[in-house]
Amino acid sequence: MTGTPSIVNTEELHESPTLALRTFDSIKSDIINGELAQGSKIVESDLALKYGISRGPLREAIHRLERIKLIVRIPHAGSRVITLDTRMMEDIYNARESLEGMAARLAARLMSDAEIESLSKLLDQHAAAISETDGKAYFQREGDIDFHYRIAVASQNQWILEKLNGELYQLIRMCRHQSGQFPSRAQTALEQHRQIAAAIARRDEELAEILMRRHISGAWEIVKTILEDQYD
Amino acid sequence: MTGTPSIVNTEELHESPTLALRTFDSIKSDIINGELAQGSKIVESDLALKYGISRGPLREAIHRLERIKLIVRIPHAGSRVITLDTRMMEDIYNARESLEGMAARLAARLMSDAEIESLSKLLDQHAAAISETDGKAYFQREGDIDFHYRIAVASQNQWILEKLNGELYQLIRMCRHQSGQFPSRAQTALEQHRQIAAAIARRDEELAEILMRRHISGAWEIVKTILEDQYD
DNA sequence: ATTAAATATATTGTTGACAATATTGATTAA
DNA sequence: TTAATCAATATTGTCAACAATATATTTAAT
Repeated sequence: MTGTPSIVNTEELHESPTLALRTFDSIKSDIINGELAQGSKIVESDLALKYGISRGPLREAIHRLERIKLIVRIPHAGSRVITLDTRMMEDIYNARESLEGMAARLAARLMSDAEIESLSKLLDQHAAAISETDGKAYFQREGDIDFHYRIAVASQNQWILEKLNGELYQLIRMCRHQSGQFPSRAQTALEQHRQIAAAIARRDEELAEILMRRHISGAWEIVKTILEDQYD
Repeated sequence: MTGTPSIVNTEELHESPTLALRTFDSIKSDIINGELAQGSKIVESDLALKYGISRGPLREAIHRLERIKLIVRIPHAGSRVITLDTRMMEDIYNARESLEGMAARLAARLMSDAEIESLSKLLDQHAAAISETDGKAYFQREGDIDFHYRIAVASQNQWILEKLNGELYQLIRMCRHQSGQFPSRAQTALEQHRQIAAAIARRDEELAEILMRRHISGAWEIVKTILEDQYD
């Protein structure tokens, strides 16, 4: 249980110092959890009332949500909650594949021995969690994100980390939530994670990148069929 | 001259319908051109006065600039123009390498024959421009960006296109401007562009990606030495 | 003289009112 | 009945004043 803590909702840990940021977090959760339905219209005065603030900071919150693609905005015409579709998710997964591939490469180059050790321990925990709570897909999924987040941090590339953690993972969480949990795949994923970690430990940049990309494009294949069944 | 037009300053072409967006464009230019110095403090009331608007829309403009990393912002403490350093540019180029590599792969898969033809014509123009205006580094550089922009568009990946065009290219332009033009390298770059275009025409996704990544990491090696001479 | 506390100033965060634009519904002409 | 025009309404954009927070300055104590 030591080492880097889980980063589920890192953003909400220390109360934001500003109304706009707190409201941003609230609305973000509400969108990801589906309490604000996909495609629904956002009316500033209504939301301001609902969250008990004035339109100023609410506007800032909306802009931030637009930034991470949870809301679509058109000047003078208002904003709507995003509508996830297969095409957009494909974009997300392709971007993720290339970015995380690079992150894995950089991690293999830059990760300290202590970090590598800690990463290995994390995977042991996951293995334990899988055999115990066989079926608790939620924890497995957040465990999965933990692994990927560690790689992103270890890459020491701020830009990539920010895009993955601030944007892409949010959209994937939302998609997962609204598609009623993807099938577990926990065992397969864990094995792949172990291989990636091993490549990093060997400082094999090339292999780490390839395995990470294969891991993600494999995940996409699964998600894709689910989405196609759902929407088409 | 037909086909996709040059996209230098696309954003400014049709006057934005809102004060905030117009001001965003103005400040963006001023930062990229160095009229607002790196690291300088941004005081909202001062800038509002300077650009002749109130603090409301100015604030929105600042948030947008924060979004594309031209401004750094700390709650309650204000904002400053970003300070480019070698480390940040390395992050940018690494992200760019992976994203554009993926874009080239997707382009090889999705580009229409007409687009491929048009891309080839673009490179002919560049060849002509190089032999004529041998030394006019500015046009060569914008030509370079044109090429990369076309690949990004052809990838049909909105997320990648947006990040490249809206964020990474801006920072690279700024870096280039403030480093007093990088050495031309025009001939080498053109040859590499031709190889990439050829791979795309052959629908060789693998090769297109590899060549694009090599092209960009090569560019970074050059930029890196320049920056290190400059800052260290 | 140096540090700490307290005060004053500057700057950002928030609010409610007003202006500009878009959307909706009603009215009229074909 | 349908299409087009106009008025009415709703919604976003902009502004200026006020509140909360941080920064700078002064004062007091050691």
